[in-house]
Amino acid sequence: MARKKVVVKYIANDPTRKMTCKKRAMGLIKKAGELSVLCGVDVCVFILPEGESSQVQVWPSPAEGMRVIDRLRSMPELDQCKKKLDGEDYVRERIGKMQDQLRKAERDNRQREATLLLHGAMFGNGNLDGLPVEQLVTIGCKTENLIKNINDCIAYRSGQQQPRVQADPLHYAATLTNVEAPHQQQGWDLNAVASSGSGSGSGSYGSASAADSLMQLGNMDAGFAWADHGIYLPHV
Amino acid sequence: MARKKVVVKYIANDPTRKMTCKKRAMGLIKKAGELSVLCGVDVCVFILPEGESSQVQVWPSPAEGMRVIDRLRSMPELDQCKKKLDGEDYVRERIGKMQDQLRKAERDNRQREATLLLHGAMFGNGNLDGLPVEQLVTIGCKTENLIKNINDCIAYRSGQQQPRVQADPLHYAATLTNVEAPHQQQGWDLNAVASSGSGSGSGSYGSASAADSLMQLGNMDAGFAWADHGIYLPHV
DNA sequence: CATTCTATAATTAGGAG
DNA sequence: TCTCCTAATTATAGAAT
Repeated sequence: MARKKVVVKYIANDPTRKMTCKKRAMGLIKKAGELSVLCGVDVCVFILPEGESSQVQVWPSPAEGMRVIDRLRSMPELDQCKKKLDGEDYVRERIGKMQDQLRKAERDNRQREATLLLHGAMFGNGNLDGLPVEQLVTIGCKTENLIKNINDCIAYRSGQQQPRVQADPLHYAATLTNVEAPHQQQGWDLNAVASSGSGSGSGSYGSASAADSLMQLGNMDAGFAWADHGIYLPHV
Repeated sequence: MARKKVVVKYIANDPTRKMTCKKRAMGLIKKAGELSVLCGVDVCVFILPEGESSQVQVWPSPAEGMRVIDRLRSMPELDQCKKKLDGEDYVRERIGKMQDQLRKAERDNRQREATLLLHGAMFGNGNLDGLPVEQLVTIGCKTENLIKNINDCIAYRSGQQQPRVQADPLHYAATLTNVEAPHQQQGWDLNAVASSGSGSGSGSYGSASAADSLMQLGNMDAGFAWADHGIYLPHV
């Protein structure tokens, strides 16, 4: 866990493995001690190395280890609860969490991809040839939403000189600046939308590079506080 | 281990302790799994909470745990090696290391303290009243060394116009500057010695503040490369 | 090999929801 | 109480010694 991301896989190289084993065994035992003291629980760790002969480690001591085993054996619920108390439980939980994270990551990726595509279609060379149908659909969906929101915004701004809602002056100011900004050179300044949305204020968004704007689009959260009367760009 | 340095002591607060126990038990089990995979060793962890009834955790599984125990019991060297293989071993090792560190820290502190005292005596109000005898002795010792080295330096520079040794022109230049420097206002410019010694070149040491010079004295290593014909200020 | 050092990864305490 | 988040601490891989 240092200098390089850990990959949990048997270490083929012999001296490296031995070194790692020593370091990590010590770390594990230290952690076990901390857990037992901090939480007042009985903890016991057995480490039996590969060869039959090498250094076996038992913490806090073989005797204490046996005591723990006996206590465990004498517990009536052992057999009933085997499955629940098992490491299986932990493994299952961990798998579930990782699946959740995977789903979340996939969703995020889809969002970013779609935003990227949309941005490319609007600012880049706009080459949509050869894209899979789903992505075209996604772009179309995003674009429709965007147009709808732009229309809403225009309609609102044509009909009123003063804001309907005063609740959040800052956001309103951002909206004003956004629409009236003279810096816009080409198409819609998505960048301004993104930076207002993320609450980073009214920085020099007018002169931001395409790369900046992409980055900010990527970090954008769904649902701005000012979606009501601002430009709203939904994620999917 | 976050937001606050850990103090390994039973956590009295109930919800906190439970939370910590859960988190750390999970961490411990994860580490155990990593160790067993990375190094191909049998690892087994038992966690028996305080109350007789609460959730017992055995990793990788109670069955596997029993297998490990049996393997351990069947090992002939168990009884012979009990003491060696024990956690005691680990504890002893750890105590030894901490004692080493303590000794090292104490030595460092003594050095810093002595240097500080010397500096205070030379630049500060020079009030040595009420100091313990050992510290006076230390100062005296340091001062004698300093005087000796200064005398050597003067003797050498009186006898020669050109350096005897050309091996290290940079260091020699530092020495020259050091002795001839017109910036010195009061006493000996220890600061110049320290910065030359640490190899940081011939910066504006003449106008350095007392605080700077103290810092540099504190960081100074024993034994300069140019101790031969320069000013040498040993640590103790 | 065994230690020590150090940059970086991993763990986790405390707070928020 | 549980989960998620973040800042800060701790563990450790790799290199140097």
